[in-house]
Amino acid sequence: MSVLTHIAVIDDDEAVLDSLRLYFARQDVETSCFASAQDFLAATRSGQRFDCIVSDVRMPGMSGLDLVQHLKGAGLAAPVILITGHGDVDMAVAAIKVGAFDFIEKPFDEARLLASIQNALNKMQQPEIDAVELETLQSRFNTLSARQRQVMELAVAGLSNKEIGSQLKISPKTVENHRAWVMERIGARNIAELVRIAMKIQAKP
Amino acid sequence: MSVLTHIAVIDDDEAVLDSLRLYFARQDVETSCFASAQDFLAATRSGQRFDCIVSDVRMPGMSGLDLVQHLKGAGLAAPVILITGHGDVDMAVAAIKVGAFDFIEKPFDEARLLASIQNALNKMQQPEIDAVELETLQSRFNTLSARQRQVMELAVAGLSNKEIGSQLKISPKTVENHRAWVMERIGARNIAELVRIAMKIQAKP
DNA sequence: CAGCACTTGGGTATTTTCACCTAGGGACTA
DNA sequence: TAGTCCCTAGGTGAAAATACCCAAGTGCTG
Repeated sequence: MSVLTHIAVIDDDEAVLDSLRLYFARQDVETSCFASAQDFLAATRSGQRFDCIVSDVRMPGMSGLDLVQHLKGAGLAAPVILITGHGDVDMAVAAIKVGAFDFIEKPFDEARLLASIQNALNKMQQPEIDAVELETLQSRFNTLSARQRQVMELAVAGLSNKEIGSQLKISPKTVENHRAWVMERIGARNIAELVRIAMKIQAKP
Repeated sequence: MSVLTHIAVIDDDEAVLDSLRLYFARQDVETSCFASAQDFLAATRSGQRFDCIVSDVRMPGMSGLDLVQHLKGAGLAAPVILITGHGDVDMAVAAIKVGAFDFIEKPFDEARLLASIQNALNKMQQPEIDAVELETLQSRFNTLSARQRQVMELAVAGLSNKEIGSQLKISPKTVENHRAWVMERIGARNIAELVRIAMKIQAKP
């Protein structure tokens, strides 16, 4: 891990915050501390991004569980590691189900937490590349006109130009032209690529 | 719930098994009991299917956690609800991560278990249709010969018959023949369908 | 109004795919 | 040994896609 890694730590207990801040500093990890989930969210709203989020579960206001749900809802993919003082199995189950990356009981070994973070960062590295690629594809798709999208949809469904033409009540020749435009704009070199791209795009939202 | 619902209960403790058997019988739920994960797997191998699996975590031989991993690996989608005697948070986290549907601590309310089962069945109803379809596709794919799979892979990647031929060092004509076999066996009517099927198959494992 | 993008349609030629068919050689099995 | 399955490859003819070209009408915008 390096100073390039930026972690958010959220806990209403000042002592825990200080302790983790010190520990992470020694590990060469950049850390931002927040006393509440709301404070943290305010920071993200002003554009700050974190590679990983470490949060207490039980806090006044928004709980760690609420935070995970909120982040997932907002589409923020940063992994969240929850820490709890009580050995609460039901809470752990609920946390993992809503998408928390890990759930660690207090008192915990700091190395255990670091290992979990490391693990989270490794797992998240791959999908991040996909996410960037998907945004590119999405933006390309958005440049298509309505007609071009219709043609693309039907082409991806496996219809021939003739079939598409009769469905849209235009000549197969026109379909051919639209199709060529679609392929060029999307950046697909053949139908197989177009289908894969279409599936990726429609899978996310 | 009705007698149409068929649940597997796995526990090495005969008393627990009897208790749950009785309880489920009163709830009009068909139940099959197994003293070990191995016994259960033997039953599935001979074709038995269950709507939901309730299993103890700590058992001699294969643990409940191992069972979940094994089932996921085998592509069996039936929800697994794990029960444990010890309030083990780490175990719960691991279980949910590998795909267990729920993780319940003993001693537990039997109604709580039933609610979880109900929940699992509801959640699984929709994907089950997809799962069945996917199993069909998977089995069809398995009937393909090695050569046919190679051709299918390359075709799905968007290569033309000529390109595939030069890659596999066979004539384009032979590729054409293989391709026709693949399409027929998989049940795809055009390349777009084939690509979607291929993506579905390789997405799961 | 002139320019631009989009839609529509056609032409022409080449390439590719699809749907049939035949056919030999190799490996495995009842 | 005969049957079956697979891989190989060729032929024919129809259908479709691809790659270029062209042009006319529409609608929006600087």
